[in-house]
Amino acid sequence: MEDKLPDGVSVQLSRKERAFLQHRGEIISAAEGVFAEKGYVSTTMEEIARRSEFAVGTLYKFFENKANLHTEILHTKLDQLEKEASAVFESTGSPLEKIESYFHLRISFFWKNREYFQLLFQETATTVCDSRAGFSPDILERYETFLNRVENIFAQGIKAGQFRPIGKQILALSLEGLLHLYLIRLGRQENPRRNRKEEKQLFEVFTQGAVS
Amino acid sequence: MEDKLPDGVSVQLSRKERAFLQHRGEIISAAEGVFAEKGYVSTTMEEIARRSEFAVGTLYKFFENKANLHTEILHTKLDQLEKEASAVFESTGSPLEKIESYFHLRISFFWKNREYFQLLFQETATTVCDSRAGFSPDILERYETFLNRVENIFAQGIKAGQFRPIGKQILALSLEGLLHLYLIRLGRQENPRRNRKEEKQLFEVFTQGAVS
DNA sequence: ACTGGACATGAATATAACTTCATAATATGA
DNA sequence: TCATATTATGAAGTTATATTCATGTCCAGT
Repeated sequence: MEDKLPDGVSVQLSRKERAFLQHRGEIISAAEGVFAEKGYVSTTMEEIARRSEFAVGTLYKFFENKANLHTEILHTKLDQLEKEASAVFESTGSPLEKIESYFHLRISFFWKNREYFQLLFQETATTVCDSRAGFSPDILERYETFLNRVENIFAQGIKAGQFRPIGKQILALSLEGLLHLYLIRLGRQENPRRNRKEEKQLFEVFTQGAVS
Repeated sequence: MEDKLPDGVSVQLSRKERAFLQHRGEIISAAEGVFAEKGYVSTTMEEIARRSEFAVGTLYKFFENKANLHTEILHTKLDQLEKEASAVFESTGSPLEKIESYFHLRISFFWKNREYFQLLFQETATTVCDSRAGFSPDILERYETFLNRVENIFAQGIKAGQFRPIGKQILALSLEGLLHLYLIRLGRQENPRRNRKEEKQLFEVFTQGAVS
């Protein structure tokens, strides 16, 4: 039933395997929603079970435990973001152009994941809320690695004379700070609407500064 | 024993009253330390009791419950910050000068409260981690009010032609974003050292922009 | 010294929710 | 059709900790 390529990578999954992944995906979807609404601590496995229409015990057939399930979701989101960002970073174009594209990409990513974005922010913006659970040092690490790639674009830009010749960390941090707080604000609003003019102004402050 | 002014404000406290405030203060100090180290959820009343050298039950003579105690600490910190910031906002000086002073004030405030700063950030940077506890919509509100005062400085600066004539919210948000992430980074470092050059560069990016 | 009241104590209680596991339901293929 | 294997179930076990309260301690005023 299983079709494998010579190197062992399966291309054709059995019906059972597909069903397994399907179920797993449904649990993840349900969990995303609950986590986003209630935050990690207030989310109960029972609610995830209810919303995914599985029994509590079944969740543990797919995931070790609650923390694991949560981390899994974060990794999935980071996968998506990294994939999209890579396309930008590896495109042709000046460093400044890349940074601008990246800026808009991050905002687009927010709009695509509006309901769940707090999952990411809770992890990356502050240290974890529940250190007992001890989750996601690995997530933080991935996030750091991701930001290093942004720093490298800035480094290229500095070398090319496009960016102010100060530490690439400072530049990357500034951009990230701007983005971060902007998105957090959007996420808090009741009915946020995408506002391109606002985005453009924000990027202008970053590139040209606040002083006229 | 109690000396009161005509308007009812006591100026001379009884020994008992002083002892009460002393004890309360000791509990708050201990709690600050534990919350800062472990985060809200992982902090237990027992540990606060141990560190403050009171019994668990005694804590409840001073504070309704855990969430209350936590919020109390946040309010105290915000009081301090507001007081310091008011001095800057109400000083003579151009809006740009005020903003620069405010920028450094925020960083100084971080260094004075290094151990506890996450308490503030966990609340203001993301939505609360534990929505079941339902704590601190009031803290968020105070924070918003505080930021409005910064916005007003920017508004004055725009009118005076010192700042780029775009929304004051955008300007305030940019500055706050920069500060936020910078301080979060510092807080994560093992042995952070104050670096004035870095601070200056960061403010330069804000005022002059990243592009050369 | 005596006594009443205020304050402190910490073992016991109550609750909440993660995780397990014996059982049931379902699918498989001989 | 039936035996077997796989998967799903959810009630019960376990743990953790916020909160309470009956009891003890200390001090002020008589």
